[in-house]
Amino acid sequence: MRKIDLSNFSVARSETARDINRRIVLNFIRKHQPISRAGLARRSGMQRSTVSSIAEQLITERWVIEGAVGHLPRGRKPTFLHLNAERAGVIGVDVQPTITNLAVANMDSRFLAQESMSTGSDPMEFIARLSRRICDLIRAHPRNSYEGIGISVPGRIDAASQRLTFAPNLGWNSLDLKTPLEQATGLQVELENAANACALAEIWSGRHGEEVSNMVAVTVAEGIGVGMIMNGQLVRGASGVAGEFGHISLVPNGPQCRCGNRGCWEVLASNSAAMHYYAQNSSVRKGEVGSKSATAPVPFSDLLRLVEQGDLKAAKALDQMAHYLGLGIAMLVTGLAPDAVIVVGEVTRAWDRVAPIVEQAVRLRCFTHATTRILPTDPELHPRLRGTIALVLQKHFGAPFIA
Amino acid sequence: MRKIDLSNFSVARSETARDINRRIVLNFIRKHQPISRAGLARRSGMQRSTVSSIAEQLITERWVIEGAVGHLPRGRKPTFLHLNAERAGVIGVDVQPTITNLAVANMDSRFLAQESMSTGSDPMEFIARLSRRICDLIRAHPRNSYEGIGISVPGRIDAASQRLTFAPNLGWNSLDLKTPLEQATGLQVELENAANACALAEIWSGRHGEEVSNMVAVTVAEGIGVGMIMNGQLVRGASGVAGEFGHISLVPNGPQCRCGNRGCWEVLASNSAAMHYYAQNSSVRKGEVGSKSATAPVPFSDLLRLVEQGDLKAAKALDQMAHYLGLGIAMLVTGLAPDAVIVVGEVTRAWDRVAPIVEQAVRLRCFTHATTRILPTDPELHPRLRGTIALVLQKHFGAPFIA
DNA sequence: GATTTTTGTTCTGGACTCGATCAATATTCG
DNA sequence: CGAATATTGATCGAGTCCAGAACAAAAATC
Repeated sequence: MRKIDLSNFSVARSETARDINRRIVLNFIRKHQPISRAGLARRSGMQRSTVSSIAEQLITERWVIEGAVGHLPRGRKPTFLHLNAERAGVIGVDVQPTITNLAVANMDSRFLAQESMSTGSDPMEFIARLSRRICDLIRAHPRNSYEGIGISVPGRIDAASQRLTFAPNLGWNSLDLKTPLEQATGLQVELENAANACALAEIWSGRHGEEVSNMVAVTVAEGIGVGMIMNGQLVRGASGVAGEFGHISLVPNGPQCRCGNRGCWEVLASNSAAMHYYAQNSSVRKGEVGSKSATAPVPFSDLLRLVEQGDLKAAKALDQMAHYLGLGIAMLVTGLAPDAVIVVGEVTRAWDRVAPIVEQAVRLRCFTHATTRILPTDPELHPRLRGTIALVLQKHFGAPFIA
Repeated sequence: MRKIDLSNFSVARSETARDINRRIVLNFIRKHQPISRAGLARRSGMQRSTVSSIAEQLITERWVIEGAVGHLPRGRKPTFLHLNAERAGVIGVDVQPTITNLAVANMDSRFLAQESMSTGSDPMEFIARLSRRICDLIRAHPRNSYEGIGISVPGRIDAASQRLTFAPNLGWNSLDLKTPLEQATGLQVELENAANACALAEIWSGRHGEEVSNMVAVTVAEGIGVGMIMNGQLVRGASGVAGEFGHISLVPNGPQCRCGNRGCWEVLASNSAAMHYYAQNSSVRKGEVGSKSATAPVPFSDLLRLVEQGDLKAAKALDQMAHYLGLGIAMLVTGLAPDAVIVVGEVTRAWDRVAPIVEQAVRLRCFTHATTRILPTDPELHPRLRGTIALVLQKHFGAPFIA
């Protein structure tokens, strides 16, 4: 039961009931397509007449299309309804410290195109370049219309101003990405923290059951980000900074973190941590990866390759990272009791090796044998980019804003 | 934006709009009483006619009563509307390991009576005794009707079965409190974890601004419990076990905890922890609190009194507890970024001494200078009992269950 | 005393859901 | 082969509710 926010609410008007039921129908079509009007009425509990009226509306608004007729053992043949995947396109942008990925997707979240560009260090130059790339993408993939642009960033978005605040990995502070991009493209821009976007993508993806409404996404890269979905809803916290579990100290007097503390989870379990462990281990006996190891650390992708090739020192570094990853996840499981923890990042490429270590750490620490499942995301499916698409689509498929 | 749960939703019917607007009006009256119909229309944005219709309904249902007429510089005098505090009574029960507190409250959460009883160790005997006490209370305080019974327990409630699962401090496992009490009293029983109930009471109390919709309550007693309100809504997590931050290890290889881990927050910062610190400190030089210190520890209330009397060893023990309390709160602030952290427990009696230590620990650990305020609750106001009342009242004042 | 201002009620029109009815369509049974 | 049955989808009337206009009541001001 939610408290009604008297400073930000919406009164019910005569059209409110339709808005609510429309969204319910749209979600049923999305989830159970192809489905007939009668099937929708059965599943939703509405009258067939109501469903017909809503369906007519959705069809004229091109959200839904009538497809083939079905076959039944007896009675009139049903007309199936589908989501109109071609209704409009969506642009997704995943900004990461070195590389920025772009995608065009359909209304059914299927990618039509995907490209990358360097991020660079100058934010203004980046915005200009990104605007051009988006316009080029739209020109190259003409759709009936475009629904909007979803952008995920490794930082925090202030709720009120929609500015990017606090993005240490990018080095950009208090940057307005939204306004210039909206002006350049004429499309609405949705900004969100990358971990939050990943969590959104997971809850909207449909690969979890309907009963999963508490979920935590953990993005592991240079740092560790956490996105939380509680009661089916993203938790942003005051000024949008909820989820900085990466900066909780797991080991007092552990290694120094950029945040000023010591032994933070992300110092112990991020990609950078594994690279550091490897450098430490191999500094005793040099030569394995050349003399670079002392100055420039081995990139994490190289470390994963070494593990695959049977390099024991690399494996040990990865195991160490996995152990701390597990300790942090155990903290999330204990504190938040989500239905699932989703892990996003290159580390999932070695999940066969990492999973047992993570799960052991969680078992060790979590006395409540919660039903939490720990699931890797497939990097080939670009979970971060999926998140950006979900960012735009949830507007239409989410629950109505009421009371 | 929330995802619509297709396995548990509610279609909009013709009466849904009224339900929504009724709740909005009721909340405005609760918050801004006395207020006229015209004032409600202005504040809510509804038409005066709509407000009048809703007001009529609320008056016939005895939720609201018409009060005095107001005075304006010109125009017709407004008739003020009030919440009808006498509409029905609410019973609140706060079960703690040794003592159980009961209260009768009005619809405006004001206590009419308050008593205590011992909890005892036999759950069946406890239920029988509690039923009798509740029936006696109702007889002693006749109201038009009783709305229900709210019960807070130091344990977890399974969402599906509504049974008490996991209550280590009570030693009761998988107990059905709800059914026998409902049968004995004929009233509906709402069960909730104590920390969750305290969080609810705070969000409904009105002492925080309307914009506060992310809040964490920390109950400090034998253990430490955490109740989370995110997006204006209680977070229960999978199987209702969210909030066990008390069992997150802050100090690896710290003191052993009942949960099997070492250095858990609650081993370091609970009342028991302070008592332990005191026993340790004074074991070097015995005699201050008698020879008992080695066997039976000094009760926490005695320790607080000693601090007040200027006992340095007791003060040191309390400071140590406060430091770890702060470290744990820092974890919550970093991870959840709530608008406020509410501290509940006897420790707030020494808040003048404790607060600076807690705040220093938070400042030290939280690099995001989040706007989180750390607030003690006044033990005289019985925050736990207030929670039990809120448990029952939120049904009527909460947002409608839609989509 | 007329005008203005504000409150609260009444009434009409429009949006929407519900439930009943009906036409269309296909299968099964006598 | 025709009647009965089952199922889908459209149509229509009744009921609920909100929006907005009109109106009555009440008080101050011009």
